[in-house]
Amino acid sequence: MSKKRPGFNASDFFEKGHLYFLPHISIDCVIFGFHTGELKVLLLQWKDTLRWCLPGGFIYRDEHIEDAAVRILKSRTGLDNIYLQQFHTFGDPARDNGKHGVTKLLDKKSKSWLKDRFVTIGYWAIVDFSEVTPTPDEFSKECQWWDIYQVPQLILDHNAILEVALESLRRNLNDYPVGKNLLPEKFTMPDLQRVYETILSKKLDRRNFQKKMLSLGILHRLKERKQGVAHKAPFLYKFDEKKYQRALRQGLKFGV
Amino acid sequence: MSKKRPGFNASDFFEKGHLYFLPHISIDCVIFGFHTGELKVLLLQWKDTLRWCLPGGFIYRDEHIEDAAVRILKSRTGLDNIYLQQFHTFGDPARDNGKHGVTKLLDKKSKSWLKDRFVTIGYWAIVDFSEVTPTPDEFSKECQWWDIYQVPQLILDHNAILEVALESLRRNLNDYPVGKNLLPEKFTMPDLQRVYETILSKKLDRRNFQKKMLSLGILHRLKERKQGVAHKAPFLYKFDEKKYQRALRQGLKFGV
DNA sequence: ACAAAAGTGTTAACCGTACACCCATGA
DNA sequence: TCATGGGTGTACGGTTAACACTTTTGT
Repeated sequence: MSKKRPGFNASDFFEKGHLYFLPHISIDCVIFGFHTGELKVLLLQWKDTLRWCLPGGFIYRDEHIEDAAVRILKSRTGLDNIYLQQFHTFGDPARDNGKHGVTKLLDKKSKSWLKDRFVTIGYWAIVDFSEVTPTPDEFSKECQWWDIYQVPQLILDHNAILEVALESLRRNLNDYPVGKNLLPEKFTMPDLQRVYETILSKKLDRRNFQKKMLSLGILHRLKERKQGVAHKAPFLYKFDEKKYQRALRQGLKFGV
Repeated sequence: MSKKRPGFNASDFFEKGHLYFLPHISIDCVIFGFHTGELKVLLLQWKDTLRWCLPGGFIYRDEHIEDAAVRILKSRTGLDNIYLQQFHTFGDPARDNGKHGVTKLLDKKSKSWLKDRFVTIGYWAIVDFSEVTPTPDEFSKECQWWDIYQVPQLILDHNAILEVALESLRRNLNDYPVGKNLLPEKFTMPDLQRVYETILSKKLDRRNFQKKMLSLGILHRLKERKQGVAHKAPFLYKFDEKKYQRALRQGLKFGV
């Protein structure tokens, strides 16, 4: 699948990028993580305009779009092998990096493949926050987690893309047990509940949630309990890899 | 929204199309209809190779992709204002019209924008069979309805695209009452049930189905019954436009 | 009269929701 | 010991699924 790709310097990229990449098509990734009880999204900040945006990239001319999405994800997070989902393709002709003050780097260029209208394919991913190393690209100053409910104004239609991704993630909760990717290996039932509550942005009943989750038969309760907590210590759980995979194949209903 | 677009002859299209359309991006439409108890899909047959494919097209450089999909749909069916849904974007680098014997028309050309790899955005639509006028395009010999469960081998990955569209349509049944678009104005409850059974490809209980549909409160039973049928004549129904629209906004559950 | 298809009603099983009770722990 | 959070069980109500009965019509 993945393949050695040439490196670029900035000038090459602006002037010759179209020789390597498909023109007019981009990929934008909405990378979800979970930390301190909040749903987070990974954003990049442009060096020159200081404006924030979704991490994205382009597709090599001989590259599968899924592979491109994986590559982009890996380059921003260091992670491989994560849950990745295409959710929508955005094609307003006003999606144009040459305008809207995305970056001043393009102003100087009289002509660049980047100064045109782009159709972008949206992917979202859910990752384990603790394993991510946020990594800026060449044009960005920062790569940082933002609370999903506090993201600033982003470039172009990136706020709208984020909204659609979140809706898609919520719908997906019914078919896919999301905890596995967002939490560390060992976690407690309240941890898992927090994930669902944050994504759905509503309170769930503690007792019913536990029943539901356990009834899916994809969790394995460990002997140990969580250490150093106030009040009664909750059990630790792991996902039972075998049952988890089997459940996915059979299309269990994970909804809450 | 829609806009006057230039006409093309075949030669212009092959040699200068890229001046008007976005290169490397196409749209493919899976157009569903319903007739004689069968779910149908509209297919085109190439003049030269006689191979069948999904109706598709390209995106003008200043055109919204949704508008392009509507335009393509209208040109093959004559219909405007129909239920259209983007469901997936396909990006295997092997999607290449220049190979795979799609058409011999490209063989002669040493170079054409069409002889390259294409990323295609998939849309499906559900339409009233009786109102459609299947219309071939310039390169196709036939435009014809096919039983969904009997489609021939199609070009490129079009069979796979069709499969994904069908899955998406099935999932969508829960959120969208599909009968309105697939049936004529007046229809019977058994007609409606046939639609659901065909799409889901499974038998439903006649009595429970009726109860469920009526409980949604979006149907209006007419005084008249169906004419000239063997056995007991079923009632005719219409969709109650006002209640139907309200239900859509409120996100009723239409599942069966 | 009978078979086939349609309209109506009843019942049991299932599932989501609400909530009561008990246990463990730190302040 | 008390407040807080966690684990377990029960009871209610709505929805779904299964199935019985009656009505209509052509042969």
